[in-house]
Amino acid sequence: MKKTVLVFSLLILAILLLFQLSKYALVSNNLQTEIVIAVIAIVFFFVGIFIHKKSLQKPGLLPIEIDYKKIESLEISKREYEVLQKIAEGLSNREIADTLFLSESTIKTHVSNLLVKLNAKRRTEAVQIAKSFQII
Amino acid sequence: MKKTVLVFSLLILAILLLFQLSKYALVSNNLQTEIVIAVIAIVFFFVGIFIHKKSLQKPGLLPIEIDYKKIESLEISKREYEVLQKIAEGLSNREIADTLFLSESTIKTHVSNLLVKLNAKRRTEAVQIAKSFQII
DNA sequence: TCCATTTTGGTACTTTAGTATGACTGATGT
DNA sequence: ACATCAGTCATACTAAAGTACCAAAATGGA
Repeated sequence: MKKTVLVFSLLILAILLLFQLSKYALVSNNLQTEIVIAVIAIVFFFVGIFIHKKSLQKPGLLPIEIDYKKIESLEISKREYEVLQKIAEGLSNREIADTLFLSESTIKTHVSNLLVKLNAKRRTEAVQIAKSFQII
Repeated sequence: MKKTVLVFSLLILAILLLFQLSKYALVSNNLQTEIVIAVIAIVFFFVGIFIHKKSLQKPGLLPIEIDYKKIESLEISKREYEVLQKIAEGLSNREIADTLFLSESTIKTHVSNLLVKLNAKRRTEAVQIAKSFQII
C-alpha cells in the first residue's frame, strides 16, 4: 500500500514537471512543436496503460464479464447455477446444502445435472469448464 | 475480430487528426498552449487505458502474476506444485498419475500434503485458496 | 560420504462424490 | 383442469478422494 502511494505521488510529480518543461520548450522555441506533442502523447499513453494495469492488480477487481447467454444455452437453471458457484468456492455438498438450506440429496442431484450439462466428469473439471465459458 | 480491427483503425485515424489539429492550433495561436497540451495528454491517457483494456480482453492473456515467494513460504515443493496445477485443471488423481507417470498413491500423498500446507479440507477448496494466494 | 529432504509407493481405512432411479410438490402456461 | 418442468428429497449403490502410517529410493548439499 505505501509503495503504491509513493509510486503515484512520483508519477503525478513527473507529469507536472513534464507539463512545465513542455511549456518552456514551446515558448522558448528550443524544440519543434511536433516533438514536444509526441513526447507528451507517448508519456500519457504509457501513463494510461500503467494506471489501468495498477487498477487491475487485485484479482477481485478483474472485469470478469459473465456470459449469461452461455448459461442459458447450456440450460443451467437458477438453482443449479447457485450450486455451481458454491462448488467453485470449494464447498462440499454438505456445506452447500447447509448454506442453501437444502438436503445433501438435492445438492447431489443438482451437481449431477451440472456435470452432464457442462460435460464434466468431476466437480473440479466443471469449475474449470465453467471458467473457460466465462459463466463464473 | 473484424470489429477490433475497425475500432483500432478509427482510433489511429482520430489520433492523427488530433495531431494535425493541435499543430494548427498552436501555429495559428488560436488556443492557449496549456489547453492544447492538456487535451493531448488527456486523450492519450485514455487511449492508453483503452489499449490496455483491449489487450486484456482474452482471459488467457490475463497477467496473473504468480507469487513464487508465497509458494516458498508455504513450503510447497516442485512436485507438489505440479500436482496443484493439475488439480486446478480439474484432473482426477488417476489422470494426474498418468500424465506425470506416477502411481495414484504418490498423487494422494502429494494432495494430502498440499491440503495441509494450504489449510484446505478438499481439493476444490485448495484450488480456491491457491488462487487467492496468486500461486496458480 | 553422510545427512536431510524430496519423491516415490504401498496398505488399510473412512469419508465424500457421483450415479441411477423414483417420487412428491408447486408454479406456469394452454 | 391438466400437462410440463424445476425443485425437492430419498434409497442404494459404485467410484473417487482423502487419512494415517510406514518405508525405500533419489536428490542435493555440507
